[in-house]
Amino acid sequence: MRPHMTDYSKLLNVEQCEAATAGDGPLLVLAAAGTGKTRTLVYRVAYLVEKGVVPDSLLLLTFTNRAAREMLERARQVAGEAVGNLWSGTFHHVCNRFLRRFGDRLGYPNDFTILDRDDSRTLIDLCIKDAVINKKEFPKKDVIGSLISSAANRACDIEDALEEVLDELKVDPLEIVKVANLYAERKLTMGAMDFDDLLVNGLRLLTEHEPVRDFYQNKFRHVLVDEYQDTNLLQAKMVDILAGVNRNVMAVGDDFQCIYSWRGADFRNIMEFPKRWEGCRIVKLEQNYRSVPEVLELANACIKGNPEQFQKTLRPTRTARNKPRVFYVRDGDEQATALLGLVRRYQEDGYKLSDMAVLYRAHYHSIELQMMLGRARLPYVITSGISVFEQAHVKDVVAFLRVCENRLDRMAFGRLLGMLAGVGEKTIDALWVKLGGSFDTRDPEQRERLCAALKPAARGQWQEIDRLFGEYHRENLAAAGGEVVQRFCDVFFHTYLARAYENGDKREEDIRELALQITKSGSMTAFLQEVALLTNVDHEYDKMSREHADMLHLSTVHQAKGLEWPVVFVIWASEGMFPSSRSVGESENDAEERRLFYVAVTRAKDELVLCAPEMRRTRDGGVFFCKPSRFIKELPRGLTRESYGFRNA
DNA sequence: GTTGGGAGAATTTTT
DNA sequence: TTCTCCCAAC
Repeated sequence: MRPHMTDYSKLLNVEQCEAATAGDGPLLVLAAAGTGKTRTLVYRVAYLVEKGVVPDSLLLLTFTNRAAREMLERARQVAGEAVGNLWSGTFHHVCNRFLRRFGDRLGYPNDFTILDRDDSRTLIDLCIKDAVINKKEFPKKDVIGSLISSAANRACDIEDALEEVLDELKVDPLEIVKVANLYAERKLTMGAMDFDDLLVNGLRLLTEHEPVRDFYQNKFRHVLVDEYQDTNLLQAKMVDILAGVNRNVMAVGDDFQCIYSWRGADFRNIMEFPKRWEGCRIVKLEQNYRSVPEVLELANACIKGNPEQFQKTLRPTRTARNKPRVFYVRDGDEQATALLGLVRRYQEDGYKLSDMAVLYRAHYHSIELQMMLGRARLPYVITSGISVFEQAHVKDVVAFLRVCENRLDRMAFGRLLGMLAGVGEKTIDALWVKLGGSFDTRDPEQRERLCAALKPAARGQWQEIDRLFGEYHRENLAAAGGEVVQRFCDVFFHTYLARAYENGDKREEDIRELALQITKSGSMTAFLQEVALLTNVDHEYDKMSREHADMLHLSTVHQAKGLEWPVVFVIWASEGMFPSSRSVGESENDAEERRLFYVAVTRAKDELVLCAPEMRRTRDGGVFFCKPSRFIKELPRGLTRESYGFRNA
């Protein structure tokens, strides 16, 4: 008996309510941009919990940490603390959880390490050095890395992934296969997985091990997937299996917003979802609450260029206002000037800086703007390409912690020893072999041996670190949060930072942040097990600064997905920039760029400004001319207000 | 074997 | 402008 059931029909519109309160069975929610997708999902969770579904038997899959966190926070507000137990996170996170528990079935230790992009690149480089004879002619580690990755995400062999690019590369495919195999082998002996392995092995666990599959299939009464259009083959399969018994699967997405196909995402997954799930209900959310009609008209028009997608039309709920603006400007500098002028004007209209965002295709498109904003002393935040945890100095400290905890972690071992004077690749290799392929900081004998094997110059520094290993285990510093990080700085890292980097003290501040994060994680193992997956923790800082300070937001379109601002500027809407020149030519890519543009424009609530510079300078003083973006040219006349040069504005 | 200098190249998107 | 790679000197 429940005293008051929430009246969802008062909180949601008809379609949203239908989705949120649907009965059991497969359900596909096609939610166009700004139609309250998150809201619907959150209330779906609340509804299920209210109906008595145990939160622990709910699985909510997302693509970014930010989405997972936001969803959980909002669900908590609506349905109370009880939802805290619900399984929510990115596919990678959830696989991580599966594998921590059952990874031994696949021959992995439960404390396997996760290699982030940088780790895996380094390891691939080592493999190339060891397996390839003429390295000069061989593709670079990044190329090999993305080849291996795309094979994994498309669930095919390296050979198949190779076929498309082989004539360009002009290498013996067997050589590449050799490197790939060596890479896989090394990872296994190290007990390590890269990002793709998390997905691949997570899925293997479910397909190859019946008891594990049964366990999770029965555990999860409901599986909910956000941004379903961005699933790749592995992820779609995983969802199919996990929901295979209870058949309570809810996929929410918008094929117009599939922007990760370079990572293996295939919007056909969402198109074919109803075919794969017999009796699937489909709910379309088309009422847009975010944007003014003029923006929606532009959005609807621009996506028309893409065939073979679900037909959806954004229907406005807001009243008419201003048409989006297009500025044709000379170059990046004039664009920056124009933008600054417009920002000031919008401020006079009553918008705060934090109400505005500048979006662009690629990070480097924002350089001129950043310089200009700096000169004008206009405060801005930028969601940068690399996260706190990917920065070299942070990885250095984490390497120390990883060595403390995991005797098999060869990558961390190498990184830590590499900080010592006079120790490089070969020395590290030799030491690792000498130690027998593992280094246990609990073992005094092994520690002694390592000390003795070091050159005198390095030994002095190492002894300080070595002493800390002793303290670490004796005083159980693993349970003391960030304390050990502080000590590491004191005895070694402070000096190292000053020597190795120009801005040592700034970096040391980051380290203090890191210490806080460890404390917050609860335990050292918990922290280390997910550190590679923690990417958007700057989000917290981000949120804080957005609430307390008034700053203009700069972001790539990809990172802006799911967000909204009253005023949005899209810069470099010129051919070769947006769409990116790298993707011009193939229609698949063209379609993806168009979807990306659609995502960009649908972030705007009130005002949308598109900027198209007509020339681009290269560093060496050269000039490229570029036409306005096809995405602007394709628009029917009359949807925008056009200005040539900023002065005419 | 390591390190640092210098030349050269090259610039997407992310878990 | 910055990162990366190669080579020559310690």
